[in-house]
Amino acid sequence: MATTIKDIAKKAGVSISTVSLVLNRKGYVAPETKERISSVMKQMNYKPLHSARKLATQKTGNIGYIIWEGHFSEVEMFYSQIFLGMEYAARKSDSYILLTTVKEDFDPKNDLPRFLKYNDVDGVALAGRVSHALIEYLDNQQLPFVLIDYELPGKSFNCVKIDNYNGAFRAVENLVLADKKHIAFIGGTFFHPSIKERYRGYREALEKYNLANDGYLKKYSYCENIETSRAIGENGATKLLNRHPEIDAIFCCNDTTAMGVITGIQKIGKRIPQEIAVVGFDDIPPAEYNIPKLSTLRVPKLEIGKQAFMLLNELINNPNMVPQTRMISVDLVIRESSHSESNER
Amino acid sequence: MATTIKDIAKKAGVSISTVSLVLNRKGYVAPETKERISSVMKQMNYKPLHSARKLATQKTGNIGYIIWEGHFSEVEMFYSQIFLGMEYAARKSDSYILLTTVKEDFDPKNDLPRFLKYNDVDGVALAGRVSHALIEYLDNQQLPFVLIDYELPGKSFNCVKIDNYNGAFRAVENLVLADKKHIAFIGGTFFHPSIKERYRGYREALEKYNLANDGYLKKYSYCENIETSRAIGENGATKLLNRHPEIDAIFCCNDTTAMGVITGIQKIGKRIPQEIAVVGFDDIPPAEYNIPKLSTLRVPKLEIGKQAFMLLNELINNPNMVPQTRMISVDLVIRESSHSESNER
DNA sequence: TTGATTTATCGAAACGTTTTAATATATTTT
DNA sequence: AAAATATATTAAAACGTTTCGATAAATCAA
Repeated sequence: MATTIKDIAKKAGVSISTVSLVLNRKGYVAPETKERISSVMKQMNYKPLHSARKLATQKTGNIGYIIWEGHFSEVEMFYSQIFLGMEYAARKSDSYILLTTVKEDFDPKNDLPRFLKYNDVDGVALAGRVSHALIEYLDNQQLPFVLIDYELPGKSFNCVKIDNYNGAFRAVENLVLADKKHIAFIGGTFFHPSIKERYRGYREALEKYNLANDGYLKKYSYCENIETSRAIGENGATKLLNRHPEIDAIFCCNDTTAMGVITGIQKIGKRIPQEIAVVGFDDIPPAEYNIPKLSTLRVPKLEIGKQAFMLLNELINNPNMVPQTRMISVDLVIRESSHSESNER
Repeated sequence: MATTIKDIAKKAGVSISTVSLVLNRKGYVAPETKERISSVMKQMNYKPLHSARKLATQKTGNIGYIIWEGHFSEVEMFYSQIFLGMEYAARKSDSYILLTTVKEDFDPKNDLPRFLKYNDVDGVALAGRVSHALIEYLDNQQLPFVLIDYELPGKSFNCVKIDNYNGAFRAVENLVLADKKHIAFIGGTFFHPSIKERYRGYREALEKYNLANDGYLKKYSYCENIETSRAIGENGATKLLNRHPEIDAIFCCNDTTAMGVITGIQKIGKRIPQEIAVVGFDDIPPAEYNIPKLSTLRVPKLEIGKQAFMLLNELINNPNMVPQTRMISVDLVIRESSHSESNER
């Protein structure tokens, strides 16, 4: 059997309570006894038993990470990286992240993740687009939660957001400054607020340079109202370029779409970036290995995970906290798919 | 406060012990009382508190999933998919998978995952190539563990293996039957036993058709003694094809390498698959989106995760079990990168 | 009928912590 | 010097389960 708090108490010649006090850095305990107890603990390699501690404190020490099934099992390493960022942060506070996926048509009655059913988490992080029914459920249960890269219009929840607007704005401005005249947008469902914001950045950058006149936006935007994918990119590029051969740049709602766009352009036979520049968003790992290498906006995924963890922890310790939004900024990284010669930023 | 076993006992007019018995399907309890207790539990929406249960049973209900940092944070969705398979399986038995990464130069003294340090898991799964120091540590601690897609020569541990040999054999045989005469192998470090086995499958398939005479293997094999990557593939293809332009097929140790190989071939300007066929191994998601689509061996990752979970569970319940190896077979899936016209299998 | 076995239920101890309230001593304030 | 406060330690209760052994009733075997 492993050594318990009793063993420590006996060996150090004090009561259990005193040991517990030094363990939790609480109350008064004389420096010398504290020292003695600490050394005994180290010597006997004592580790408090979590389940006992949890039973006594009524906390679980776990936090849940919920992600839509499609996000985790598909090509994207995006949300997995955010998870990893949370895991790194969790190490420091000795808590665990329990990851689970939910289906798109989530029903709280039947599909409740087991850590919610059994109250095995102190709080949850919801990554990306996730069922509103689930958010509502958590809100009703008064369980602390944060949204990552998602939000609900009209509602103010705790969330960690990507600075989609400014990122998009900067990317498109950069294309304009590189003398591109007909800049298209290809994307997926606006149901995801991030994509909406990226589109807004696109539009307002064009407006700043008085490019977005009359039918410009309508002509050069292609969005399918479904989850983003390579297919959308390829379709979009094909249709848009056939209809409007003057297009000389495409800003995509994310890297996955952008890689599809590149495929589409290659099939048509135009050169990237000389004839058409392509810029994505997210900087998922494949972006760097794509041919040509994809210019994109680097989203610091590990940092997002860390911020989400910290915010959630604050919330757990202070449930009545006024809802916060943490905005994470992004970097434009220019690779081969835009700006052949100059490497300006 | 949530309802406890006490509340149930009181409402059902029985003792705590009896409730516990029906909860755990143990001992004798009259059908009618069992029925009554069950209905009260349902009615009051009773969920046993895990921490209390764990304290009493001295089990954690958790299992750890350890993976080398590079495997998780890189492009590959391979080991994350296996993780997902374990998570699916874990749902049924209400246990949790705690994922953590370890560094390559793992030192048990300093880098011990916290769930090992605090005994928060009943067992662990080690995915892919992982520090031998860690395996040794677990073995010494007598903590149940399984190796996934890895093994130690000479030692017999519980493991879930991919049928690398037969997969490779079949793939290469298929190339031979498609009339390819000069079939190369490109791979990474043989330190990973899977790669070694894949090479063996390659070699023996050639031997079966009497192709692997004199210097054939030496001439047409390219392996760098480092972790596999696109770079290895590209380098290998470039060097091999410059030296031996007669090469008409390349079998790669995995998809990542294969995608690099394709890049290399494209830069040289040969056509795939007409002039050179390429086959990978693993069927990671990008394989399907690659251009051309990559022929490969489909490894059922979710199934591997499930098998690992089940094996580990058996081991936990019966620690003295004789070490088992579960072999998971693979399917050859032909896409565009080999066999242009016929779709034979 | 008696004794043995099976069926059914329960009381109480155990699991390893935290925390509250009590006690005792030392120090400061009046 | 008494009262108030700060410092130091502890006993005991509490957290919600499981499980062991006891007890009692019902069934079976002789």
